[in-house]
Amino acid sequence: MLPVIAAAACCAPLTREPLGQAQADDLARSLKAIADPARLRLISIIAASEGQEACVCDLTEPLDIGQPTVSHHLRVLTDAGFVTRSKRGAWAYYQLVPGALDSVARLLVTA
Amino acid sequence: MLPVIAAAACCAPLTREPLGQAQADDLARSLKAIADPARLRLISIIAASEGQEACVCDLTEPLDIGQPTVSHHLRVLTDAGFVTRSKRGAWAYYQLVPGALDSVARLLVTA
DNA sequence: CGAGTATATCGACAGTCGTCGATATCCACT
DNA sequence: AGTGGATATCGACGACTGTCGATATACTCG
Repeated sequence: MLPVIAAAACCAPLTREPLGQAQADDLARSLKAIADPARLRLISIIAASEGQEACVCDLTEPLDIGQPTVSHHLRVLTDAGFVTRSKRGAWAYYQLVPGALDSVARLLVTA
Repeated sequence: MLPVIAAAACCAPLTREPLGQAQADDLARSLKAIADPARLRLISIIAASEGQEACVCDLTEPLDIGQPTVSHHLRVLTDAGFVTRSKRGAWAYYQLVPGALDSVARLLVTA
């Protein structure tokens, strides 16, 4: 999937001029990726962590959902380009992609 | 449904501190409302119109989807608090709620 | 190597969503 | 009143999504 930053870098705020079909599709895909309570909480926990990076082992418990589900949500966020995964030993760490959320926010703001 | 502005006015950017379940639910609901290509295009057309207001009759044709579907999307946007409806004569006009998109964008931005 | 732990993938299931055709409602005009 | 146009609602259908349990994979430590 096209990462957020590439998808968002292209165009002016959507309140400026009518969006084309392709641009609308791209932005919708990015928004869908974060339009879920569990994923928003994952993002916020990761963002508030040291170096904006968190171990999966610290993400499973506070959300009160199963481990496979957490893994699924992290995959959606990764595919959309909001976080990146890096495995160190037995543990997996997810880190926020700098500017990813901002590039989406920039498109929404009323110019 | 709780309108965007009320839902978003409450809290700090989600990259600052972990989101609670209720706040995550609210923000996710607002994001879901705009996480659709057709609705994004509707918003962008309305926003680019005179007075940030557009007649439904001008919204049906450019999107290449049926009239009931357009009506449905406008309802979702209205329920979520992004636009308001006003009927004048036989025509219905939808106007952007000032600051609605911005209040969502503010929550996403990396502080 | 073998046991244990961490994470991802798979398959299934219920619930939600986008779309449509048909129909209802409301308004303007004759 | 009656006709025609504009918009909303209804009911249905297929597609997608979030969740789970079971299982696979990969790594660590004895």
